[in-house]
Amino acid sequence: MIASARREMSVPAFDRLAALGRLNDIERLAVATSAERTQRSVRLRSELSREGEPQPPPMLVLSGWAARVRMLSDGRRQILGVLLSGDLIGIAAGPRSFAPSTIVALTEATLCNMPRRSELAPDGGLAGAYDLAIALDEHYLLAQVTRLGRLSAYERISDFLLEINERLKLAGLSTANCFRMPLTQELLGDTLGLTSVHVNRTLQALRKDGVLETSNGMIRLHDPARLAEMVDHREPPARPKGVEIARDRMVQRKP
Amino acid sequence: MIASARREMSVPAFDRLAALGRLNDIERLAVATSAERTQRSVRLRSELSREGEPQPPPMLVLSGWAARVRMLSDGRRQILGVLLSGDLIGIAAGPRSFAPSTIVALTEATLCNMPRRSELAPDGGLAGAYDLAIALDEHYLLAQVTRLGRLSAYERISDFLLEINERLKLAGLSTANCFRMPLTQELLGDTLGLTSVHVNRTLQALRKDGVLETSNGMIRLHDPARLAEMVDHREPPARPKGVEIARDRMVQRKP
DNA sequence: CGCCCCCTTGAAGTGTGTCAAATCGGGTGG
DNA sequence: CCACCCGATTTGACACACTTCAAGGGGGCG
Repeated sequence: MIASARREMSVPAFDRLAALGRLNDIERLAVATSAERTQRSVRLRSELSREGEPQPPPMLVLSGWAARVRMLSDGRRQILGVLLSGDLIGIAAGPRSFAPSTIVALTEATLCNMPRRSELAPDGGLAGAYDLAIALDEHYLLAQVTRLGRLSAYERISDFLLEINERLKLAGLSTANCFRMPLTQELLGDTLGLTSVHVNRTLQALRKDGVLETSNGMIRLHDPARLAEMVDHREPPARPKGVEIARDRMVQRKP
Repeated sequence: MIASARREMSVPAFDRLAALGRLNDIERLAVATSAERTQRSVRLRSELSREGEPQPPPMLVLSGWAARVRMLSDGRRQILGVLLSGDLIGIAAGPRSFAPSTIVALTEATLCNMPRRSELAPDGGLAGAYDLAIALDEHYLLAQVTRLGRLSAYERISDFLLEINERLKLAGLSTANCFRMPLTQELLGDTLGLTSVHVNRTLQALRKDGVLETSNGMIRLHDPARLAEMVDHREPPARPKGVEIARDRMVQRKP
């Protein structure tokens, strides 16, 4: 059991969870065994929750991408936000509420159940991780509003990719600012309020400007710090404790 | 004391708070006395919290309008969301976090402090009200993302005004779909990702189409149900308990 | 091989932004 | 009571970022 817990704790989702709060051994074990028991994989495009229906129990994304999405009656689609390895789903609201948005898997993904916030020891590391996860969620939602309201297409894509890079880094899924990007250009457009055609042309501009590089589903950002400066990108103010560690790792790998 | 509590409970903000959860007498009294002690009014444009600085204690808006706002370095401004009478500020995150956004008063406003969520009886009506307030907050933030990402200017303004009408109705501040709208056209533009010039022209179109009517700071929506249908507006799925009551009131007034 | 999905490209259209100036309306002081 | 001022609203002419429509190309996979 301990061995399996250790093994589980090495997957990206657990790395990120551990980065959000100092879990003690009991919590680690509880999460790992719960994950083991309830872990399941879901297919591309399957729905993890549906807007307006009762909120499913809290979940943790172990791998893959998912998205909170809203459809309009005439077929327009808006992706409200993306969910990556280590992201928690449905932890903010109380138990009796309805799911605020439909969530669909953008890739094949694996998930597991998590305890409700009310079931946690109030001062434990896991409760702290939940709190931080909620704060991050809000931060990224506000970032999304700002992107859509006030940034140009060029800035929106830049800012979004900076965010993805920064979030994946926390899970150890982006190294040297290079990461897998499974979103099609159409999905990117639905996320950023653009058409796929314009996403395409803007990506070309970004490549020409030396901002990024793409090759079969991977993206490399050439100079995230400079780009962040250019588009006025903001990192979350509440730094999870693991960020510095992640940076150290980066330094060791590319000195 | 009881008398003062009763008096306090008749203000719009308390109406709305009571609509979110069934407060018992002890809670009513606690809120009322806390409000009495900590109530203060703030001037136009004063900041209630500042992005990145430590989160101030939870607050309740007693009257007036405020906005969560983000400024870009080149002067662009995005209003992330507006706060109305009865809205709670800073109740979602844990105690130790940073304010996720700057909040400024859009009018003169009055506020009071509220207990932290962790200080409440877990199963009390007030805790339920907090949960509902958090859920509503998220709902309206998601609505904002959808507006900015996928709606035209005409639809954005319509959808936003439907939202304001629906929220003010909960506080009893909109009757017969007529309410005070203190936002200038420039502020409206900053909320909806538009310029004030285009807001102006779009409002003219809405007036010409018979959608709404404006007169010295008031707005009247002529047929909210039809308009909601037109722009695919969604009401929050988690209906607070007071909504039906509010509707009954409306019916009694305009049979 | 052929299908399907995704990416790419071109040409033309339009919703919204920009710039600039005029008008309105409420407050304030002479 | 008028003169002035200031912020907000309104209007016009023009520019452009992004969309629309349509077609072609490439790669994986049954």
